[in-house]
Amino acid sequence: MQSIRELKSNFSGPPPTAITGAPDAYLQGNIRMTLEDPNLWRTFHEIGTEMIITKPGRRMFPHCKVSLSGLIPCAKYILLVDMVPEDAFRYKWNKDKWEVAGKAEPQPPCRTYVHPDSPAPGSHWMKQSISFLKLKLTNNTLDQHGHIILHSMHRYHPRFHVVQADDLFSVRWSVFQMFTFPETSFTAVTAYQNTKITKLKIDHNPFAKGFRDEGTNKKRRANKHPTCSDKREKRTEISNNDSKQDSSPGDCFSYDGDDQSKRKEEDVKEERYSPWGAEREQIMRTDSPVCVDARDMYSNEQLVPAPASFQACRVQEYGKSPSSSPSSVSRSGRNSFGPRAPDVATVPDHQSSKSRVHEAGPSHCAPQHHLPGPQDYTGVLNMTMSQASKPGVIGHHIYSPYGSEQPLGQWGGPGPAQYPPPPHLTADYSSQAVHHGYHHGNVAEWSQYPLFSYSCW
DNA sequence: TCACCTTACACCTTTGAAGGGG
DNA sequence: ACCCCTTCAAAGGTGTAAGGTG
Repeated sequence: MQSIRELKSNFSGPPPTAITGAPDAYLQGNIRMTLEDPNLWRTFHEIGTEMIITKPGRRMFPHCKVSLSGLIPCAKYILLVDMVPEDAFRYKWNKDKWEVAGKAEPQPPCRTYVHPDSPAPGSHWMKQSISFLKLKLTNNTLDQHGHIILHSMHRYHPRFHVVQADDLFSVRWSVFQMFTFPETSFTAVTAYQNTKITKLKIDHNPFAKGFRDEGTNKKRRANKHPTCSDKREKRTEISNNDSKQDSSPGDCFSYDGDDQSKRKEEDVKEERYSPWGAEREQIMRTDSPVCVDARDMYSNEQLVPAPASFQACRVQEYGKSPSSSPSSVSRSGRNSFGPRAPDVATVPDHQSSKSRVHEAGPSHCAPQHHLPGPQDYTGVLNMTMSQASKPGVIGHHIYSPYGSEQPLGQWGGPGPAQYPPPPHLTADYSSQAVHHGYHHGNVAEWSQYPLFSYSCW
């Protein structure tokens, strides 16, 4: 078994500087997205964020919260989140670090969470921070609630999409831009592996207040099941050690408590504990202001089908060889959102580059869209009418009212054989390239490709 | 035996309805 | 009728512990 750290050292990806500009916010064209609670995210990221996934669905903590600027105030936008695998590996927690435990399992059905306010004018999105609090993660591949389906012991990171569209159905003809934040990556688990993460969650999550040391639960904890199984004892032992190390009466900090938060962060840093240590160092360097170019590194505009101007090379993004370090690879993967000027499409003129073939309703002040060619987003958002009318989660595998010409099976994930990857892309993520800018001649053809094709390899 | 998953549980926050007062 | 505030109960989000599964 090769540890992450070891694997990292073997990876010969782009220099760290390529991603050190990862900021809490970055610009993409005119649109700027900022991650809220970046310190909290970093605190978790330093240790190795874990997110519980359950059958009924579990919220994320920290939850995804961003703020936007640079939108056209009167134009309507839809905000979406999906989860992207960090790499093609499965992990296991061994004592105090994550280790690669084999190849990743086949991706579950693609799911995308649509912010409940969608669609809303740019002014709405910009007036306050946007919370994806109600986004839920599940490991139930048969989930009917529309939660985002993930595999346990796999690493993911959320990817945010800003789509200018009047309604969920016109999304497919719209320009969308996507944003990722390195510090939001996490490992999906069914039970916490790292006791430090557990402690952080308890300390920060108001719903877990009952488990805080100074809480009223002391009695309950003391009374309940004084003896544990050996396995539990093992964990408890570690937990106790943790408590000795970084717990003090007052060490528990409030969710918003900045000072205490910082104090905690420093404690964590000192321990140099994170299994993603190398990443952490890179991330932490982003505290300093970065230039716009650096900000652009993680963002990426998508225009589907892509205009000729956008021929992004995504080799770095997901073309991970199994011999590469998972976590460093993931870094390199992010680089794909990276500083390659030619790789980041120019933000099109909102006035001229968009058009809606089917207007579901007149827009009061949105610019008229002029389409150079058909932009079919059947492959972007596939949903049922009920889901569309009730923003929440889009199941890519669900039949699209606009995709009647396409079989449902398209979301099952065309194999590489069916849609051979472009020469410069690995087979694993062949379709990624598709939605990243490969031009297709007609709507029907396009609709066969998923937007969030990571899950369709 | 082990690693991982599922479930029930107690504790807690959040949410929204109901009621009262101005 | 409307608005604001307080109260309260229900709903639902937490991690824990124990048992289940392969």
